[in-house]
Amino acid sequence: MGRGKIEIKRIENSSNRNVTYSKRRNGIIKKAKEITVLCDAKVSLIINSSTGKMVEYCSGPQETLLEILDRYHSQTGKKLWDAKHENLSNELNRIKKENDGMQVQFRHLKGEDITSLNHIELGELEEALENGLAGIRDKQSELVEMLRENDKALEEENDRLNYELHKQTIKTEENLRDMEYHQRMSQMPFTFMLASQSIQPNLHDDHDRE
Amino acid sequence: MGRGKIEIKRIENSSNRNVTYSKRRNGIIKKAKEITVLCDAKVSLIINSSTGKMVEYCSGPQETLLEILDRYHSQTGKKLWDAKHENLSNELNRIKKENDGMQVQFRHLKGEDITSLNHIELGELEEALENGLAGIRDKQSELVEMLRENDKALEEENDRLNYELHKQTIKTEENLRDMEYHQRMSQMPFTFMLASQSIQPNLHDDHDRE
DNA sequence: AACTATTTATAAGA
DNA sequence: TTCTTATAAATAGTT
Repeated sequence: MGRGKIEIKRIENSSNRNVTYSKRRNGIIKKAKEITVLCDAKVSLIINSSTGKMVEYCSGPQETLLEILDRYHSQTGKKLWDAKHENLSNELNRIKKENDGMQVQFRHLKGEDITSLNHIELGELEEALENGLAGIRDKQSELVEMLRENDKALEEENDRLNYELHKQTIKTEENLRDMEYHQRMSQMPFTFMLASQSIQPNLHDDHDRE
Repeated sequence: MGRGKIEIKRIENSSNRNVTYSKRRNGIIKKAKEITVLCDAKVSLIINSSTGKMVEYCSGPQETLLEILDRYHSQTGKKLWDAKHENLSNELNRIKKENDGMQVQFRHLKGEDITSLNHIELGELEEALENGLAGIRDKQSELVEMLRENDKALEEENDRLNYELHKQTIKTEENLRDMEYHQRMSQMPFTFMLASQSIQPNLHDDHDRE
């Protein structure tokens, strides 16, 4: 459709090729839009030029491409999202199951939903709980023991401190007494000081002499 | 491009719409193929009709679609299936965390790894375990009660059966005795039979007479 | 599904 | 690239 008929084969002249690419690319996109509107179709169209530039047309808003690819996936069975995806998916399912199982066990340990259990299972459950409880109680007695020891240590420390305090108090009182004494001394008249100074030595001297 | 010009808007007549869809769909695919050959382009084209049927054109072999989508992803930054990938990944992490949390709680309930717990947490755990144990034991006593009742019923039934059996045995013995008696009778000579018939009544008669 | 009058797309040229 | 235009191709309406 143009000035001359062309064969459908690679256009070797790169300039011509690019021109034709642009024109035809626009043409296809136009037609994609038209079929979208005219016929209620969903279209996803992605075109990469040989130089790597990309254009895209997608009927509807952005999610539509995902939607279309989803449908592509489900209808063709071809996996676009590769092994990695599938692995993730499988892993997720596995873990979800594990989770559910644990939740059931969990409820059992809490004593819920145990109607369905038989006698043996109940016994096992009881044992598990008793073990757990024993562990907890061991741990608690351990804690209590620790607290008690701590208590004891604190008490001893307390006693020691009280004793020290007492000693300090006594010393302080003595010091106070001494200070008062010296203060009183310093306020005495000189002669009285001399006299009082001679009194006590005399007591000893008396003994030695007598 | 046809007998008459048409407006680009939804074709209301569904039969016409389908015809036009088919024609234009083929046209677009043809053009997609042409641009692929003429211009070395990579094209991914997916079309869904309003009725949900899907057709696909992809230049090159199957991987090409992936390749094109890869390029789409890297060029637009829009995540297509990577969005899904990320969602899955997030979901997986969330569930893994939930799982780990449960496993820890689980071990705690079993009395393992409780070194890190403080006094309050230990108390809560103990309570939970006690509740669980209480539930289990309720359930077990219920079971025991049921068994006991069953036992009692069986015992009663047993007694009844024994009694019945006893009665049956006695009856059978009586029957046997009767049978033997009659048999013996039938084998006796007639005169002895008469004689023996007169013996016993005589014993009573004797008393009466004496 | 074929036909065909027209419209549309586009190849080549500018 | 864009515009022009002759012509090829696509297709709307008809059979």
